[in-house]
Amino acid sequence: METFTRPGALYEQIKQQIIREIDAGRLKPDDKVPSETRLAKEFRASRMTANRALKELAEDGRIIRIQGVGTFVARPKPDAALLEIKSIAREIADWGGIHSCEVLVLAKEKLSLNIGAKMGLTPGREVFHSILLHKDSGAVIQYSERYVNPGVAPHYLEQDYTQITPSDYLLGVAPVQEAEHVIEAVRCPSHVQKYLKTAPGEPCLCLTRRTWSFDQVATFSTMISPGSRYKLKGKFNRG
Amino acid sequence: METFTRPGALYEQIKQQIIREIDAGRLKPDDKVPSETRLAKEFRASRMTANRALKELAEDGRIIRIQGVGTFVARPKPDAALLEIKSIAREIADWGGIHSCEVLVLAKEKLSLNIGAKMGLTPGREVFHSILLHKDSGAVIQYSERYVNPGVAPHYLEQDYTQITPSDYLLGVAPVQEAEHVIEAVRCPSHVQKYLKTAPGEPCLCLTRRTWSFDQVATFSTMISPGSRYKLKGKFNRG
DNA sequence: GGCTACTACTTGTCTATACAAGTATAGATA
DNA sequence: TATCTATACTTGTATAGACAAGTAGTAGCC
Repeated sequence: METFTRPGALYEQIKQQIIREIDAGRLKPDDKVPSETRLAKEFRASRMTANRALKELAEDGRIIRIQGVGTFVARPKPDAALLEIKSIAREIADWGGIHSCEVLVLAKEKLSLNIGAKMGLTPGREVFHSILLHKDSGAVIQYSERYVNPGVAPHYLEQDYTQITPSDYLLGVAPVQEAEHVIEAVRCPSHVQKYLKTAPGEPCLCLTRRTWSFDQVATFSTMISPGSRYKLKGKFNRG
Repeated sequence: METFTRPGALYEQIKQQIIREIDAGRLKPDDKVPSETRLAKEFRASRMTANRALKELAEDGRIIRIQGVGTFVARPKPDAALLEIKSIAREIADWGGIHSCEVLVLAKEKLSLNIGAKMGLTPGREVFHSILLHKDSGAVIQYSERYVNPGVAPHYLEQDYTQITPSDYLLGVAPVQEAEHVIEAVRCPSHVQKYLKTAPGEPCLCLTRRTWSFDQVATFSTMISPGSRYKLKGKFNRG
């Protein structure tokens, strides 16, 4: 997770320049990135500032640093995984959105509880909260709970989620820059069990997603579905 | 991903102490963590060193920092065992790269059973079969079983899968054109349970994958992992 | 009461410097 | 030729100090 980036920060400018060089192709994978000393001189910064820029880029996986040798542009990681996971996530998240699927809104409210911590917000700040049930042919197939940063989607609560899915709405108003998906198999939590009508301890798929927009946590959502399967088939787009 | 941490580093000692305090319960969620200045004094370090420790802990999500206010213990994630195993993600993406994982080959054989049906092969045709266990720090974290079309990878059985992952090998010899992933939460099957050492009925993540190559089913694989978390975080399409 | 100004404290950024530690290369040596 | 060595360059860690920026509380003022 990133701390706020003051846009004018010098180390940030250095980062941006290097990212630009990489994205523009002027710095190709395995190319050598200017050393800390060089960057410091170029930007009239101290070496520590250049160091911070490079260190953060390394954490982001854009470059690779080898002590005694230098800094090099990282080979683009095969993020097919990311795409696949995202697709699966989307499958799960949007399941039923397309197929005539009934949506029940259980909650739509403004909270000021301490969920803020999970979202990286100031504790005690207000947070939007919603709970939805997705039904398909009478059976509840998904329980989804969302916490939304009001700063990112001020009108989140005013939407009619029987018409548009929260994911769709949020994607429209808040350009997601970063996302984290956690997929896990869990025993159905008791507060969800009564809706899903599963047996106690029944395996459920739990997808937790956090998204960032403008360096803020935008949403924090949990989707729980009974252990049924989520299938994804498609062309393999690598490279 | 962390760079190597020189074990004796001072900022690392500060990190460890705070982690210990949190893990031991002496610092509870939302508790205030000593300020940079305080830590610096306590460890006879400079403020920058304390700063580095706190900044990295914040990146790891253990603490939350608020400018002008202070540093606070983050609320624990639902699953405290933050192993952050990425095996499934890695499987999907064939992040062949570096594994710290030990691999046990349980089976590597030629079968002629009727699994062919699932693969869309002529019944009775021969099929390669392998079972692997992935261990990490002593614990089995994944059971994976594969059926491979001999026509697509004739030398599948001759590989040393403690050296190269089946995914890596298969991708090298058989260009995958299409893939289907099914992800589901299941009760741990009994024949797998003895390896994973899970409780009976423990939720497990099950990933089933079929791949096609040259219009033939190339592989059919099942990967089962105890319900721990599979996390994937990354940027959205940023080039 | 309600407002402002001030203060104390916190984190965020930055500098200039220092030494440690890892690597590569050229040159000297055996 | 093969090996050691000095050197230059790199990143890693650490320091002491500085100012900026954000927050909370307090005191004083209207």
